[in-house]
Amino acid sequence: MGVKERRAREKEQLRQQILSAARELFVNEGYENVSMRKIANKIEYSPTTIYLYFKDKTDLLDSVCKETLLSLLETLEQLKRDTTDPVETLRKSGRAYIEFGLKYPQDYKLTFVTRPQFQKDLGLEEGSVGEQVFNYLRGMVSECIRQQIFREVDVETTGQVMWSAVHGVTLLLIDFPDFPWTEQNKLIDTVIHTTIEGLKA
Amino acid sequence: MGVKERRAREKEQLRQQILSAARELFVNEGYENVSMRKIANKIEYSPTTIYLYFKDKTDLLDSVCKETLLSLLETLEQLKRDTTDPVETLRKSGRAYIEFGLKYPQDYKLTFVTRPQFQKDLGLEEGSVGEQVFNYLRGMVSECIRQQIFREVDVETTGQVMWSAVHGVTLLLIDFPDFPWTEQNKLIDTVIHTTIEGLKA
DNA sequence: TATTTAACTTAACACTGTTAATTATATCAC
DNA sequence: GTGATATAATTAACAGTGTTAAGTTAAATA
Repeated sequence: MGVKERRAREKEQLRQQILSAARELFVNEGYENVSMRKIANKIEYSPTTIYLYFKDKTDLLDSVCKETLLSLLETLEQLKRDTTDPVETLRKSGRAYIEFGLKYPQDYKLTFVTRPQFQKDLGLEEGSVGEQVFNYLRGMVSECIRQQIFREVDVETTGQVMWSAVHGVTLLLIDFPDFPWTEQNKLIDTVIHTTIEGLKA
Repeated sequence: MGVKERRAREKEQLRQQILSAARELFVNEGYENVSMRKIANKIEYSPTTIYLYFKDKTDLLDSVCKETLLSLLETLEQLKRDTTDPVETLRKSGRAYIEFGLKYPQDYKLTFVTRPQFQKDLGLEEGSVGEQVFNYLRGMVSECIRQQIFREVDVETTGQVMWSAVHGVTLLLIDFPDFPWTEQNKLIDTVIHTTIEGLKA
């Protein structure tokens, strides 16, 4: 009876094994420099086995990114539970978002820059985890507007402005590590502070 | 006598031919999806000829990006000549920067996202055109601070905050074209306005 | 134990960036 | 004009790529 369940479990296990091997390689060597054969070698299976679990290389990328976003979402939602003041929550969320990007730069780029390139039609499609992350942001911004802390620009625009700022600084710090940036924490704080102040005025 | 000059001219001509073929293909099909053979086909030379003019594929990418940045710089400097009020200049420059990115999305990504990935050590190295673009931004910001329009955060940080905002919104609009953005012009204006207001306060 | 089914592998295709060796071509000296 | 020389461009090859179709092995069922 339970044999089918065991087989399903084993299958899921190998799927996870492939996924984490792929993540590690993508992150360390860059998506483009990782071949299916390399992943296969790492898990000690033949390259074609991967195709029994993932449609192709971009499907593998998609799955890795989905995991990344879930992890980001978890971080953010934990944070929301721990803070009450909406502006403070927004500030901390911005920080957490940027720090997430800097902690896992390759994952971040994979998810927010590389992935849309390889999946041109849809980036934040309905029901996706990416959409959930943005919904989270919208919720916070909406609370700031409701409490009349932010001036009355519509929720959508306000959220998108916030996202632009944190996305921008995250990518710049990742992509140009040798640029003579201001002290990193100061830059991050100023970006967040400036944007929030600008939304109040 | 003039034969050497003519030969040099012819060489330069073919170099340019390769460059613009590469640009067109990179932009239309994406750097990764363009092979040296494809470029060679387009200009009706053998693939290896390209290697007589460019060290390798990333060198070709570098050269394409340099051209792009030069063109952006030109746009911006023209703009500075036409405007006097520093805040107005900054606002217009932000707009011009974003519009440049949206007009040539692939060029923009190639230059500000792809290129640093393939040239990890240096992105905005000294004397590069990229540095010149940031110097331009610094100049404008510095003027705003001098005239005491902006609060006294240091020039570097202020400039970097500005850059983060425009870079962020540009990339989001490019990478997630199907996301339900606010009307594009409104979003762009709000990003710029919010950042400038935030820097004043 | 024989048969069916699922998991996995081997072999192959058409492609990639790049190098070394080779050929064609245009310039120069005579 | 002819032969030597330098330069430009090409051919052939290497080791690698993502992916597919066909073949093999191993496990579960009857």
